[in-house]
Amino acid sequence: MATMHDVARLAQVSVSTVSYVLTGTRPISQATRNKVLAAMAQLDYQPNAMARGLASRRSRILGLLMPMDERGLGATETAFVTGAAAAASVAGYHLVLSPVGGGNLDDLRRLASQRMLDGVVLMEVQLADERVTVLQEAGVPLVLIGRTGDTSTLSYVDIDFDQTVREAVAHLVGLGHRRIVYVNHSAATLASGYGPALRTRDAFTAAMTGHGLEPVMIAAEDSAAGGRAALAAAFAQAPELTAVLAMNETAIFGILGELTGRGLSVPDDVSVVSMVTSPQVAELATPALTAMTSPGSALGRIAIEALTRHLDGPADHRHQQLLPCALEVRGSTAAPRRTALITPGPSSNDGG
Amino acid sequence: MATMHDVARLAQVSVSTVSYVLTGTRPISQATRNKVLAAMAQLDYQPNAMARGLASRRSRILGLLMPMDERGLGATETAFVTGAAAAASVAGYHLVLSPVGGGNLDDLRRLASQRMLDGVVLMEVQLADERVTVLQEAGVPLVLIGRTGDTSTLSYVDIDFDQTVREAVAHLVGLGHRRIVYVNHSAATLASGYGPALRTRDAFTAAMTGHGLEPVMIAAEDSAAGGRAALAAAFAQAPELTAVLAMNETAIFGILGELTGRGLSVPDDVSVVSMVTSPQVAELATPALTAMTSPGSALGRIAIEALTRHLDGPADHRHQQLLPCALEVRGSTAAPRRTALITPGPSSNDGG
DNA sequence: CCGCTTCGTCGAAACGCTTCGACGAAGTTC
DNA sequence: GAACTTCGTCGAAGCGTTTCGACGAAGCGG
Repeated sequence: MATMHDVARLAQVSVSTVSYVLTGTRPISQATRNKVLAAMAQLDYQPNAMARGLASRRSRILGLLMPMDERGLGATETAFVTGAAAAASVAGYHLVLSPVGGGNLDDLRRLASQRMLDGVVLMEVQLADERVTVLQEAGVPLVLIGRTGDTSTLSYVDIDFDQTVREAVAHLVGLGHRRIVYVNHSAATLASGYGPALRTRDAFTAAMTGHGLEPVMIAAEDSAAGGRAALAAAFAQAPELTAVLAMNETAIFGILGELTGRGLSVPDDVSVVSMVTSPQVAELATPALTAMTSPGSALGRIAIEALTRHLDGPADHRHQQLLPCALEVRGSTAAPRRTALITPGPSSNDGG
Repeated sequence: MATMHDVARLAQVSVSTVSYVLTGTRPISQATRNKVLAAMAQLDYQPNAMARGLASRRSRILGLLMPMDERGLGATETAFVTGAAAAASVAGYHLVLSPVGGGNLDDLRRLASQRMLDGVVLMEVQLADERVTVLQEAGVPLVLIGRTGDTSTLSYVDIDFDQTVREAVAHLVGLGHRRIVYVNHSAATLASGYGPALRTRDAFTAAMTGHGLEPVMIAAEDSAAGGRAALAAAFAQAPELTAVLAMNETAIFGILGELTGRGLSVPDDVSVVSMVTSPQVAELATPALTAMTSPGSALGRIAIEALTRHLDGPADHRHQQLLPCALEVRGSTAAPRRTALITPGPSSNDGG
């Protein structure tokens, strides 16, 4: 393995000159540059990452910290990762995926203190997330995918849940639906302070109320069985429901199965909208799901771009951005079969 | 950030003594060790990863090289990753996920030559995979998940496709099925030399022939639409089919949808078995899929363990292991409704 | 044409660790 | 008890870069 010394000797220049050619830190004449470049090519020289990292105090490695619990990554999270990896590569960084969950803060502290990571993107952020504190204390530059409760000092990229829910509800209401049930993540997830679950809950309440409709929300475990149970609960609470809105890529298949099992057809009897869903997953269902398509890879890409800009440029502070999900109408939504039969919700604010 | 010098000064020992306490390379008396440990704790000392890497010429970073094309990771690949990450963490290594596809061999060569990776696990291996050559030339220790054509010099962990297919076919034949169609990956994937697709094709042919049955294989694109098309093609080639075997987590949902669309019920009219599938995905379908459950995270774990053993221990050569998929019977398989009506295949070797 | 920048290059000192050789002190062997 | 080991520790030499200060050689204003 050739080193800088070898290159310098072959090109008949000093080691530092080779370094300047490589990094562009100081001007080098074209003639010298060419000699050095030729020597590098001839020796098939690659700079040693560790030495470079030690001397420059920058590893050019970025961390993507993700929970990776039991079930692994859904299509949406996967899209974050691929987007982030691509953007990191473009910016000349490597991307380390670290399965640092919420539990092992000590592992995280160790990782952060080892100076191996120039910066970090944090996924699946809770409203109160200790990992943020740990990383800030360790002085590691940080961008969130998601948001904590107080975002005043942080950079983040997140989905615009408010607008996403509003659009989804508007789509259904526009088709004539009045009894719409929202299937959220599990009660435990809500209780743990998981932002998306809480924000969509509030947004749904606001959107429905805005249309003069009663918001009904059901919490569902992230599984097909959870979806089935949730649908049963939904019918118990709102027997005349004609539409289901869900943000639970896994549960939604249980919902569809249970619907079929009850002899109800989608979308004729019940319309279904899946929020924050990838097209690939939406197409898996029969009929294909009308969905609010998550900005997936864009989120990862933007997070990395914000991070690298902060690291490379000097003072680029606080990138805060919300990305909407795009409504993609497929086969799972239609006008309700029997609009006339629907009893209006308790708040009938028609005619003022 | 405290350095080793700080620790040494505080503990009143030399720097090398601190290093020996840390690495255990040489014996250190209990008394000295305690002094050093106390100093470390007091200063909240963490060794600098770059300096350590430079001096020891080992980064303690492992690479997991995966294609990460358009569609991202399925549940099965995700399981590889989580298994690998966990095992790496246990062995005291970090795991870098690199989206180095088949195309950019130069990127791979650069990555390998930077001496940033102590070793590498290669996923989605083709029968003839240039990445293997590149890594071997760069002298990077290597373990495959999957197999190349010639495995004589390589370490690998792979699924035992032969046994998996044999078991799946046996399950269906045991239920009384005679006309079984195998839905494989796409023709392009087969042509590219993707091991699993080729091996299952051959194993299916062997298994069916062994039962005196005619093997019918259809290639399907990895999408719901591909599954639909494949089922149509299957019925065209074998109108009396009573069972579908598939190794295509995405297409299988299209197959189920198309079956329903044709008014055929699963499993009464057609049984469906999904091979190399995670339980989570199998449960998403209605009815839940009888599947050959992929050893998922075990594959990733074993690959990393083999790699770290090779790196840490001196001469532990060539770990080669095949893991079977386990049959898990769910709701998508049953005895065929009308066994009697089935025309026997061309080779009716009953009664010999 | 004298003093001043700017340009292009060099040598050497870090960066924070591992590892090698050395060396007293203590323990073993015959 | 002389000759060896082994144990525990130290000092110093790297590991392969980056980066800082220095220094001739040009270029330039007055």
